[in-house]
Amino acid sequence: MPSTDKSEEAAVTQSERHSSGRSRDDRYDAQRIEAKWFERWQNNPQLYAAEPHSAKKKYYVLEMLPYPSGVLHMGHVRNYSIGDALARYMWMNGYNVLHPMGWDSFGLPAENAAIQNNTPPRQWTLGNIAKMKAQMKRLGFAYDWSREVTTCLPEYYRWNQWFFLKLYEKGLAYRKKSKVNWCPQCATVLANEQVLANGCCWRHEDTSVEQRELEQWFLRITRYADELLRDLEKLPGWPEKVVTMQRNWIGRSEGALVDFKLDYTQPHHGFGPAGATIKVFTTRIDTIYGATSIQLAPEHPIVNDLAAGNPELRRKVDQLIAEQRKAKEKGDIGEIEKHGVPTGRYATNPFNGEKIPVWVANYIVMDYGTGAIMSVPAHDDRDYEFAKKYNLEIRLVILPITEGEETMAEPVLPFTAHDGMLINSGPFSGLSCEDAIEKMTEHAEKGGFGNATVTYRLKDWGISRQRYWGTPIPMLYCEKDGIVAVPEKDLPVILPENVEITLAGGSPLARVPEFANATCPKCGGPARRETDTMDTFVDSSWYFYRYTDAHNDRAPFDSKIVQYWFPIDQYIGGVEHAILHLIYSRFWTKFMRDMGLVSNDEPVERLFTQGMVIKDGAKMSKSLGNIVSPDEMVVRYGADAARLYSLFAAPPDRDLDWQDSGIEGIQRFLGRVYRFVFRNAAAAHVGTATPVRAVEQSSAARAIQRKLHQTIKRVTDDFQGRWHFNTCISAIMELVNVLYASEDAIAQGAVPKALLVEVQRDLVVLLAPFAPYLAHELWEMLGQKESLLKAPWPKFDPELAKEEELEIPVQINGKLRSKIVVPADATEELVIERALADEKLRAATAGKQIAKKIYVPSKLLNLVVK
RNA sequence: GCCGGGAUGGCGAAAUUGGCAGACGCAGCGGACUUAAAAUCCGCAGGGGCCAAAAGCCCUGUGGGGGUUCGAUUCCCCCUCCCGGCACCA
Repeated sequence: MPSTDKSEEAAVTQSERHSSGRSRDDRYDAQRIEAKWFERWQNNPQLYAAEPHSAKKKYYVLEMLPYPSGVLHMGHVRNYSIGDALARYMWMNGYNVLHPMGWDSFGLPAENAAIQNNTPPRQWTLGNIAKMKAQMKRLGFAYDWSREVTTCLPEYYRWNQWFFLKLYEKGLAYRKKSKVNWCPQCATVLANEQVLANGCCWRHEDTSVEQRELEQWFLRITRYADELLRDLEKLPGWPEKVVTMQRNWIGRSEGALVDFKLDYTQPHHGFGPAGATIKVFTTRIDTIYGATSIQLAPEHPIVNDLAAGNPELRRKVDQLIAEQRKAKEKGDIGEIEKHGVPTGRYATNPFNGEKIPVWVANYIVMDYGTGAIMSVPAHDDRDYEFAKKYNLEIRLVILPITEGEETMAEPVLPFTAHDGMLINSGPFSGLSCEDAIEKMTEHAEKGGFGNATVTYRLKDWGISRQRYWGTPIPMLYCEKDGIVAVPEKDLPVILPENVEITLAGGSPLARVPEFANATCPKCGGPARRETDTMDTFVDSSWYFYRYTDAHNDRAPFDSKIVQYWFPIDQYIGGVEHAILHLIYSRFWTKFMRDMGLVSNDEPVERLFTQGMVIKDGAKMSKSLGNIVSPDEMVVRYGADAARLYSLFAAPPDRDLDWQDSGIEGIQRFLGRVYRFVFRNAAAAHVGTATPVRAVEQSSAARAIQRKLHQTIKRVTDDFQGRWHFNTCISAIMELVNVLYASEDAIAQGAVPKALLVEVQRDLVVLLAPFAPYLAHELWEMLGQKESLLKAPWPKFDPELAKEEELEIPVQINGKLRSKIVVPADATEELVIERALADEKLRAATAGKQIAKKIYVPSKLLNLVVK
């Protein structure tokens, strides 16, 4: 928030600079105007309230809610300026607009702040919210604050707990052991973001982070994997990029599971599970006759068994595990050099009974498929590379289909294409790959050693966090009854305050006996409370439903109200949320639909992802010292200028390179608008209220009228479609330039008052979505009594936008040679006639033959000469 | 490696359907106003050449190379670089 004293200081210095005799009011003083309207808007909390029941069409525009770090940055300003412009545009078009804001207010930074400043997380968070809310209000964003949602308050998070119980009832929440990052020095779990590139702890740079197994709660998002994938097709209003990212994230792949039996021979190699089954996942069962080894992930359970009695193998496998972990931490698991170890054991290919060696390899990962593959060097890049290195057999079983040739050429290995024909594959030889996949899967199913399956990259969502500042998971552990859910009537499980937050020893809540010790609701005996809290992505998965019915204390929301407002018509936010937040939200919606709470399949109709705000070619950051503070911009140039510039400097979907001199130009433009209306507003008070529909006579009046309607069209079209607000604002600038060029004519009375009134009023309305403070000031200056917020958007009239004369460029052989001026309704014949009469063109075509005349109506004439 | 997005003056950018490349703004230059400066208003402005200068004219120009077309920033093929996402995905 710009502290009041700061703003006043700036206002004073500005007044002093300009106090040179001019009348005070013809100077655009953003601070004075914005202070005045800020005051009025504060005193009217109902101003931006959505109507609960309305005959109007609804429009739900939403910007992603911020984490309350304590200060808005330019990325926020850009995000909210886009949303606010749209909300205001929709209001002026007569819609019942829902435009809410809230706070994603659980999360780790509050705990860090608690440790650093000895401030309780709640106090720190609520203080930050107050600061940021004040900043938003100062920027003039039109939010319905009566619906504000703060996720860290019990009236919100109790519904997280309620949903969790419902998920648990439906078997969609479950507990299982899972790996977490553990720092032995801190004695706590670390988020992935807290593990450094070298695999060490962010606080102890010489301490390697370990992987530990912990019992964690998971949500079964994978049950919806297919629908989440399929319904991406129902989202034409989403950026292609985001849809693709989600598709890849879900990562569906069809294939088959095939069982290879581990054999009994060579028992001296350990006490491994002779006769055990190795399940492999393959998308190319058609290549199975070419399998010459089995490759297991180093962390595969069978490998553990095989290595149990074999210290040498154990040592080598551990090394493979270390290599994988290192590569994973560096983020380039694909770059790791392939290594492997033979186990000395064999497994049987169920298709041909062949015994093939079983290896452990570092290029197989445990968390995809089954963690085991059949290696087919002839038809897979990675298997080929591995086989070459370790001299394993490479057996060709697919030949490329070459049309019209008798003999088939041996392909260059590895041959991985699908359009081939099987050879050396027993009864399946001669089939195409496609047919073979079907027949061989069938064969495996009949034989009981395999089946068709679908694998996803998407994993179930682990929501347990060993942290304090989050929603308590409403579960109990009773010695007698085991895992017991907290009964609904006992919700919310309140997050206790005055908890000592340190980095030592796992979940802070576990050290609060009043919290951790509870009574079992089943047997009345002692029970231990779950002391982990929920991932904050749970909070943001459904918050936008809560806005529609924010004060409901009997349910998360009323389904009827949600049905009126959903789906969200337009959601706007950073592309960094393209995967997690947006996929979790979609999952949550589908779960709520299956519960019968909502009737929409998808939460968001249209999604818009804005670009980043950068400076000097780099993302703004403290370490680079290139941060631009919104507060400072507001004090120096005003909220309108800051907002308008954030829309003007680049199309909203692209990155925006912030330039201080650019915002100065915007401030100058706002000044030009202000001064024009200041000088010409008087006319408005005696002007007519009816729009000018007749074509004006004087050329100055015509020019103004024409430009006005062209501008209305450009701005309106952009709101309807591609949202290039930068060009909308350019268009308004051009209109203002025309008005300035007409000032002599206006002074001479060549522009009728009615038009002068209309052009000013429309100009102010066109500007209102982008620069609301100035627009309101000028609206009042024009003597308008009704609210600008819901003033009708001007109508474009093509008749009035029409040019009378056109300048037609004339090309000869595609090169511009001259321009001719013709009446706007000129026929092709007339244009050609004029062109042939043009001196330059006559000179250029002299002595040559015109072979072809290409006329693009109103656009261009091209003469092809020889 | 795969999938997206991008590359246009000194800078941010525009050209919405294959039709005048550079709208609008910044920075720059010139002029008006002023004792002066600021502010404001008006004008010039891709690069190069012919020219003393101006007007005018010519050539050239949208990352590079090729193609389609009367005509390409826009469509097709190949390549380079930058940004984002995913990644031994079996």
